[in-house]
Amino acid sequence: MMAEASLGERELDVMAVLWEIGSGTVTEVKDRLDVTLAYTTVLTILRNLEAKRFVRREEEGRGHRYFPRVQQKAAQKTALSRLVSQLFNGSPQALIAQLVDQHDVSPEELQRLARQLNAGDGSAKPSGKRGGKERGE
Amino acid sequence: MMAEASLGERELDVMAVLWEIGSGTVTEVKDRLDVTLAYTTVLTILRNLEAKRFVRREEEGRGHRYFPRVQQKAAQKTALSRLVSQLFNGSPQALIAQLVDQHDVSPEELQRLARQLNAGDGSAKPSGKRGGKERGE
DNA sequence: CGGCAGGTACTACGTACCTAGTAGCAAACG
DNA sequence: CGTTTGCTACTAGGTACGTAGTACCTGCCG
Repeated sequence: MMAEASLGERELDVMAVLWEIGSGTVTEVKDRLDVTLAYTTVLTILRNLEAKRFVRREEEGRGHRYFPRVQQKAAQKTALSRLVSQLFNGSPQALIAQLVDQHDVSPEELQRLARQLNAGDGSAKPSGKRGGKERGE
Repeated sequence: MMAEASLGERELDVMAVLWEIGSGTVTEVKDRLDVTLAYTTVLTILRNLEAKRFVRREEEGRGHRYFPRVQQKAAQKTALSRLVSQLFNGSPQALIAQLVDQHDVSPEELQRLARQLNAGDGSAKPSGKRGGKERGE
């Protein structure tokens, strides 16, 4: 049952925080969230995510530290595939065109990006500050 | 309240059909869906979409014909924005890089697409002449 | 030692989405 | 005409998600 449980809005928000900071306690996550949520709400979301195996936790002090168990990349892939097939008629090119069209990316930037990916590939992300990838078991 | 009601999975499936064929009756939609659903289920989904103003309907014979009321483009935009901000740290470039990375688009194809978009603009807005690119949004 | 601070587990409620059945109406058919 | 057929309106139960409260536990501070 439920092969690929997908994440809800808030669940994704929480995952985003964990991906960003690597791991965190309930309070840490809560503080980094853009939206304001009750401590217990964040806790509940984390527990749900744990139940769905998207995060795991380890005891730390008298509380717990939560770790992402699924890599952001995997989630990106799932979400992208879904988006492409459901909203872009299976055409990733259409998606890119739309990004340009709605001014999220300028044509020049796309050109540059294309050259860059063509050349060295190597996932270089502007604004990226991470260098290692964490393992997910 | 409900500001921007978003579409669920099946609702999106149904919208996709309508966008594809322009408009349709319940049966037409049902038949085009990949998944098998009861007639009444499709009807219910359409009624819900109507309630949320994503579609409208007109009488036709003794039944109704449903029309998308929201353009696919708008839905694409909403979904893309969400995806970018939630899963790609606000970087559309990262999204594109990921598409290439997971082989949805080859680097060459991206290059070609970039050139094409650079040259002809390529968007579906034939409301003016191109030539330069206008700045500002 | 007694209470506060921080943390968790359990419980709960509302909304949304998915799925579909049943009843009833109106047109078509024989 | 009466029956069949197509379609809709109403109803309904299940699951998931969002949000948060309350009860309870356990160190730590005077």
